[in-house]
Amino acid sequence: MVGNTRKKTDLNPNNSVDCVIFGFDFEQINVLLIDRGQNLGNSKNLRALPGNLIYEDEDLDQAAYRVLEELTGIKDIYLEQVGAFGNPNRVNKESDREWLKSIRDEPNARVITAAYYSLVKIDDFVPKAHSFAKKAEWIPLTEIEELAFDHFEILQVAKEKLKQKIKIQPIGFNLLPEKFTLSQLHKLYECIFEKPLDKRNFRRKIQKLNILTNLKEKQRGVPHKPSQLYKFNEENYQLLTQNGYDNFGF
Amino acid sequence: MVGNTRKKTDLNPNNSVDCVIFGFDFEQINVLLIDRGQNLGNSKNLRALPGNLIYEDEDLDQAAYRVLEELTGIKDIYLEQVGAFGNPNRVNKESDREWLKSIRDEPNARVITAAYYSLVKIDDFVPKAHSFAKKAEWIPLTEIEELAFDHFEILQVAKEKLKQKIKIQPIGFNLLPEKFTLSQLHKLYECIFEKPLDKRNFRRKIQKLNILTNLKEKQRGVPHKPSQLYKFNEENYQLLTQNGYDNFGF
DNA sequence: ATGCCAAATTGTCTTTTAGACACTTTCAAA
DNA sequence: TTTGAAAGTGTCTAAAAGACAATTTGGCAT
Repeated sequence: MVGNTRKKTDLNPNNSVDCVIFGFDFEQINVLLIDRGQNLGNSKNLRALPGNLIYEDEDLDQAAYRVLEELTGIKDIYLEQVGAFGNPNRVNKESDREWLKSIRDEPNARVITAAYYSLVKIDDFVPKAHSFAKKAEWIPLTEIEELAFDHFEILQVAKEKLKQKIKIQPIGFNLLPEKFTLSQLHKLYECIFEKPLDKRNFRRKIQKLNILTNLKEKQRGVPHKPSQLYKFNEENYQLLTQNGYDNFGF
Repeated sequence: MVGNTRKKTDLNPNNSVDCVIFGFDFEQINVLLIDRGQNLGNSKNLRALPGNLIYEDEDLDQAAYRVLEELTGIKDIYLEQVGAFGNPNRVNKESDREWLKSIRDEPNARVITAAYYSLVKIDDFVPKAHSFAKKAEWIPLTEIEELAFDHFEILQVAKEKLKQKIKIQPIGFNLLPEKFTLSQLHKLYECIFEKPLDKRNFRRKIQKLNILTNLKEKQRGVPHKPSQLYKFNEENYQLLTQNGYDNFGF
């Protein structure tokens, strides 16, 4: 059964996926959030993570890829599970219930969600709101203080998983364009670890890993000394990890 | 609503928890598995992880604690989520289906499971089979080659999570008795990392952390030089981690 | 009492890694 | 041509990791 032939009644009313989509704009980490456009009563209009119910016959991972693509158009990206979130009250905030009633066949069902996080190149993607999302926007991580459902909690756990993961696997390249500068990479690591890293020590360590290819190309049009451009060297990375190396942390 | 007042019809037929319970016998890591006692047809009698459906109004974490206690009697232990497993075919092996029919009201329901792992002191606990488990036994990790459902896959992921986690947090003490020797701790780390660790370097590192208290007591009755006994020093560990220290790996 | 076995215990040297630290270079724009 | 702004670069020190072997101490057999 493929996407187009599925009907709303093929949805599993009790299980969903939610996606924490991180993007990097060379200044800070952003998260893609949807705005549900509520103007109801006195409840706050909280933003939410993109997510939706899964189909009855659908694998969780596949559901995450599908929902992500349906809500944002993004596909073929790095996706990793955060975990399952199943507090029986996680969908019981009054402001969330009103909204659920407007979009779900069984708005009162208990929903257990599997959360995923993904890392995308922010320039590859201009968020467009689809289906029940009234808006889809990149919001700086530092400005997010409250979200719908238990999405704020999910976000915190996702951040933590990202921090851990990037110490083991250089997944950060997923947040950067094909060609990037060492300064951009440096800034990215500082944002993820939420602490400053010495420029020279950072460069020394990352270059020693030998997983960057210097493209011998210079940045153009910047009002200062132009930077060398690099790309991620997938082959050298494979060689490195084949031997069990996993110290990419800072 | 508490456990005793719940009825079988309060179960959520689509969501379960499964527990990977690791135990250490000073020689190797063992996993607690149940035997479903099948003698049906020509299908194999595969062992399974202890697990069961959750209640409709029950938190996932609480469900894991409950199921673990119901099936094994173990409580108040370290428990950590592995993740959600939701392949739509995960309960479709023929040998599993027969068994499900005998214990579930809705044996054909798709079941998404949240897996947890836990670490227990093997001596504190003699497995007893409860409810649908015909046997409950400690099986050496190295001897496990196939399990019911997708439990083998869950086990692999749990092992990996354990390896990662113990690099960040000294959770290994949960697998040892109150009083233990450095050799026992050494052997435990070797089992978890599945590689030999130099004895002197291991001792140097673990002692430097200052999270062990030497009990000034000697092992008795061993036919060789008796070892000092140590216990885990919770307070010093707290002091250490308060300052962000997280390098417990080897 | 003596000797033996088995595991516990201990330290040094070398190599690698982490961390602190400041000046020069290069381009664009004024 | 001057200036501003970020790029790029090296050394020294301290800490950690890794390799490596002899001695000690109890129980047990003789």
